[in-house]
Amino acid sequence: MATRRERLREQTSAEIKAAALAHLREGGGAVLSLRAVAVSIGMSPAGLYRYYPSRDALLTDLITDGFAALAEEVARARDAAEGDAFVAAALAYRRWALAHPHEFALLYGTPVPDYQAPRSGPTSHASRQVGTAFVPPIIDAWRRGALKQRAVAPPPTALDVFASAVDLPPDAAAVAFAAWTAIHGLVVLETFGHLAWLGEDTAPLAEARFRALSDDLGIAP
Amino acid sequence: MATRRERLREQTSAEIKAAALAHLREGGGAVLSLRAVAVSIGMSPAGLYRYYPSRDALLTDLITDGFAALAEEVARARDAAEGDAFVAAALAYRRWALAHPHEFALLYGTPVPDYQAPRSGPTSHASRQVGTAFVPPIIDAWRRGALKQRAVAPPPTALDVFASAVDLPPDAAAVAFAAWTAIHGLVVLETFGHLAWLGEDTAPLAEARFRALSDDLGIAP
DNA sequence: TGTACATCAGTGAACGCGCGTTCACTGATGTAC
DNA sequence: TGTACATCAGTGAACGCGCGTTCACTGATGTAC
Repeated sequence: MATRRERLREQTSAEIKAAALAHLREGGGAVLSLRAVAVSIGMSPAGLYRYYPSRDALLTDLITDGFAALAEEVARARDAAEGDAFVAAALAYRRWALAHPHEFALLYGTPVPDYQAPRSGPTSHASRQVGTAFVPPIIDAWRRGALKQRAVAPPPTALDVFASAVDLPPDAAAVAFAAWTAIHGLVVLETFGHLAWLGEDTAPLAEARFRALSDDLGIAP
Repeated sequence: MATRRERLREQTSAEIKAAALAHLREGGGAVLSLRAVAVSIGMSPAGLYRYYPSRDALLTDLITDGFAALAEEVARARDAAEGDAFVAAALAYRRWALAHPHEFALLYGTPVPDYQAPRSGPTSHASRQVGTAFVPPIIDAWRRGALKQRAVAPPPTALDVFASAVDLPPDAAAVAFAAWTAIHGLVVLETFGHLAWLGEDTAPLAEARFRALSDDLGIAP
């Protein structure tokens, strides 16, 4: 059973993370400031070092959590979908990004300078969960034999890596890769404001695009 | 005819921009430091203010130039292409991004905090040139009647904006939008290191993807 | 149950750093007569 | 051609700021006997 000290520690730890997230959301500074986080929870900057050995460690934690939250959101929407689960997943991805632009930027924006994510650490694992969340509807389509056959030469070696990572037959992996990068392209442009000139409401445009994508790739049920 | 003073000014101006670019490329800091740029050309930090009223102004200049350089590179590859001009353009886009990751990040990465690009200024104009560079091959395909007909509902209002901006009939605009966002998605993921786990050489994967995209959309000649 | 000691969360002050920007100035370049 | 004045590139010092991290410390919590 947890001692009083352990309970308090956990509580403070959670409070720090929450405050860090809040700071990120307001986007006050380019990147996260340890001092600002400390002050916002009424702690001295030095105190944080009892919880994180460095700023990078806190960032790593936030990134891992961010990927996990995004992946979960996508998976939830996918499973709750009535119609095309793939489109539902894509829309959830977009929705999360637009709702949490600063977190999204932390995950997929300009790599944080001097911060080098551990190549095989928890962040990279969490990151793959996001891509994987789109896979089940593609597997379904593949089982139905609905996936569009590619005219283009079969996947090169890199795709084999992808195929085995997401546990898909290579031709379905090509579709998954195409789908994932296409969705991300639209969403990242929109989230970072590069589609602002298209007008206020780009939601219908995004939805039409996702549906077309699902259709083109032969995923749609 | 330019006075000596004017010539010198132009020269210094160019030197500043070159130094700023060099700093960006090395990616020493998160964002550009005026002081570092000044020092690197042997000028005092205050001196820069004879050339740019603020750091943001310098950034705006760099961003504009970056978009222009990228658009030019894409257009050049497209026009020089022997086979599929669209694929050549996409490959050029990718090549430029990987060759200039920090500039690419400035253009398409996390929006610079506190820096708000003038909505209708030169940056936004330059930015559209990039998207537009992909359009000609799509127009060709449309003229040939080769573009794949979409099963999905015709484009919503936002797409009309896009169509008139790139001067395309709406159904061709849908294709152009799809193509541009799909290319960007792959390239931005790759440039920012999110595809590193797929292995060293992702070039064949990218090329296969671009070819498949050209095929799927009915752009390929 | 009480006491002595160990652990550890959190403090407060300080470190050295780089940042964008300002200001009064010097001295070279250009211009009007 | 020479002189008096205006323009303006660039300097050097200073401003106030926020940053991540360190260090010796205080005092509460936990543990062993």
